[in-house]
Amino acid sequence: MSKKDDLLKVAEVKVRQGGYNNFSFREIANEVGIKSASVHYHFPTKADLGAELAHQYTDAFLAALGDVDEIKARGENPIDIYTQIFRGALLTDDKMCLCGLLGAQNESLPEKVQIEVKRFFAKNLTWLQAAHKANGEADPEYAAITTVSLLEGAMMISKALNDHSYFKLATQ
Amino acid sequence: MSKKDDLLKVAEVKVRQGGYNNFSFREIANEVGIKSASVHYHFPTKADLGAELAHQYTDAFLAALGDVDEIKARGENPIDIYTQIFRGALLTDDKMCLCGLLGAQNESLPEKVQIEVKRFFAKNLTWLQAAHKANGEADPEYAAITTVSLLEGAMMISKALNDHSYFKLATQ
DNA sequence: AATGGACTATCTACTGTTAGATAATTGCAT
DNA sequence: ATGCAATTATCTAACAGTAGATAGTCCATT
Repeated sequence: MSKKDDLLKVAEVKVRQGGYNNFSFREIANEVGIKSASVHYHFPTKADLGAELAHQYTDAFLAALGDVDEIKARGENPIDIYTQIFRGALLTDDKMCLCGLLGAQNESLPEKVQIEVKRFFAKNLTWLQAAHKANGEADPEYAAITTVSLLEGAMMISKALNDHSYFKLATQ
Repeated sequence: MSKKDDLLKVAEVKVRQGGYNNFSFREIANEVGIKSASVHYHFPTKADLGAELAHQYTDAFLAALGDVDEIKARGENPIDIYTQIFRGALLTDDKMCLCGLLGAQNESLPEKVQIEVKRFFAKNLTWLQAAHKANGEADPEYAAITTVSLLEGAMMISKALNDHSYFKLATQ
């Protein structure tokens, strides 16, 4: 794995712990074994790094979700799949959703990063609307926003109270 | 109003925009017209300021909620009241819930602040459980966590997409 | 006289960023 | 195959700005 990928990996952990200001070029450079100035070779500015981080996170998330039609074709409920991906993100890593945290602090972020965070939620809502429509929901738009809101909110509160059982209870 | 209250007020705005790292003693001192060193007179450390901010926010929030029994006594639904308080926080100030944002970045916060954020959500869940119980809900614990999760999540996503209509749709 | 609330001045540590240099590698034209 | 040029990935050194925090001083009110 390249240094660039290493940098994104260690930055992701820090952002998911404490947001955009929770990592510095020096810190992540130390952790991957290069100098902070060299980080600028891969990412001209911190905003560029943040934007690329959110973009790749979104792509990986969507890839993990898969295709609504395929899920339906094999007789599964896409909303269950969606919930399981969220559950895995919290229980496996014990970390917030990257774009959830960034979304909450949206107002203070560089525009480049804001755009990528918007992309995450826009794509999530589109996927969820298709899923609820495929499930025959009467109001797919309403169902989509409540699904993602409940999951992001339950994640936030489980982190705040440092107890995953709240997430489990909310998604039982 | 005292300088101390002024400091808390301007700090609150900044934290609700971008989290705990989104304000500095220098900034808030400038905004209230004193020097950054003088802020340490009122709050020995930044953690003390953050903790007091979250504590007062929680107290004000609970005061705004009022008493479940009184709400029921005048024939209103306490869950509707709760939802309206959240809606007001977002639509009036165009800002996240202070403890929601702090909760999401919990892992990176000083312990003093973490304790106050936990207090906020513990008190919210207690209030909501009483409210759902008073409403005759079959599973008040489940109803309480889903209520606050949905509202915090919808707030987060409305901020991320910079569009309050998502909050309105989720709470319609 | 004592206290509250501010001040000046300073400290150390860290922030993102830039400049300029270096070595290793790669691609192309001769 | 050799030689030139460009590219990649890193380095050292330094920059100006900001961070939270501390020590000591001043002055008005009590």
